[in-house]
Amino acid sequence: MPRQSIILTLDRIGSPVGEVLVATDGEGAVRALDFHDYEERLRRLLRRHYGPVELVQGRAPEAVRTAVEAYFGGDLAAFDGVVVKTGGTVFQQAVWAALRAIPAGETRSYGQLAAAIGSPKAVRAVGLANGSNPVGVIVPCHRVIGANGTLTGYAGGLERKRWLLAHEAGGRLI
Amino acid sequence: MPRQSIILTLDRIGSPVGEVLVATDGEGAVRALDFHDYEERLRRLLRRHYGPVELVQGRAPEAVRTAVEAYFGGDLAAFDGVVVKTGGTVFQQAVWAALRAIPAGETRSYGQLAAAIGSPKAVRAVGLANGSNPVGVIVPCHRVIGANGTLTGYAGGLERKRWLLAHEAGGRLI
DNA sequence: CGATGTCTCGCGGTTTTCGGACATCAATGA
DNA sequence: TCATTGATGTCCGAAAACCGCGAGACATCG
Repeated sequence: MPRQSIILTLDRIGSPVGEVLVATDGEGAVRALDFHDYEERLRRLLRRHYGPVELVQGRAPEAVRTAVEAYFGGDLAAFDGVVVKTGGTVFQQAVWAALRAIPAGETRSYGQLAAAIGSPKAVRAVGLANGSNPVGVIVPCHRVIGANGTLTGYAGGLERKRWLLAHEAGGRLI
Repeated sequence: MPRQSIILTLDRIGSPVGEVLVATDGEGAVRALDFHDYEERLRRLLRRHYGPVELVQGRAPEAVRTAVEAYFGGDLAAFDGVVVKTGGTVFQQAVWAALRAIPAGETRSYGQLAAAIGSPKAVRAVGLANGSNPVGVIVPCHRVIGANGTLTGYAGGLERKRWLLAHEAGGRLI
């Protein structure tokens, strides 16, 4: 069911774990964020939620660029003011909202997250929703780990998940 | 994939074969036309092609209203200048375009139509596409009949198909 | 013989249905 | 200790069903 395609700006920002792709809309809200080697995935997720998407290379709003650089530089609260906007089902929206409520430096298990949104048994569903989060890092899906402490999975690669958690732990062991 | 719903204006115009429903968009193009007793079908087809649709009661552009009244009054060329806009697959678009090329007063068989769009064997598929034409009467799906001359089917009811063809034959037998 | 009718089968898009797969986890039973 | 199972939301691909047909094979009937 084709509707006219939505147009987003795609910017690239350097980071210690590789270049980061950021897609922002006309109002400066972040619609997607992923690592450079997963550009295909980023496009797919956008298409899934919005239909045909046109990504034009360009510069994200300074506020967004600054926040990304600050975060990777160590300012873990840098994303607090950044506006993200997503499509997705009601369930997914709930999961992603719950993710943003996890403070940097802490983690939750998939079960805890499921309980937090009122569906304590929808544990695997939370995993799925997590995995189809279009806005990586800012919506911190990397802060969700297995009940027994293993990292389980991460769309950007477990290496990066480990790095992000260590970065947020600020030297403390995780 | 929920996008914000498209908004169309729904008007009702009297005709000798019952009230006619016309959905037009903001630019005055006709997006759907059907008979009053098939409103459900009209909504379904719109939804299929555009996703969620909001129909607000209102007046269609005068040009459209005039054309509809003129056609039923006997001016068979009244629709020539009317702009229609449809969704649908490539195949459906091809079929619907071919339909508009059939002059009033003439008919084609499903096979002829299939041949006209270059898929001589897609005969039943043409029937299907015909049956899911959202813009009745203006896109004259009623001008397609069986190879042996029988009327076969019509979404608005065979009675109306018969009436329309007689109307267009202008007194000649059909 | 010809006109007519009924049946059967193949045709080709589109829509629907269905069955997995999954970034889990707690409880069960061997 | 370890494999199994059930609960849950979503996506995706494959397969099946659906038809506004049409041509050909036969039967029937004056």
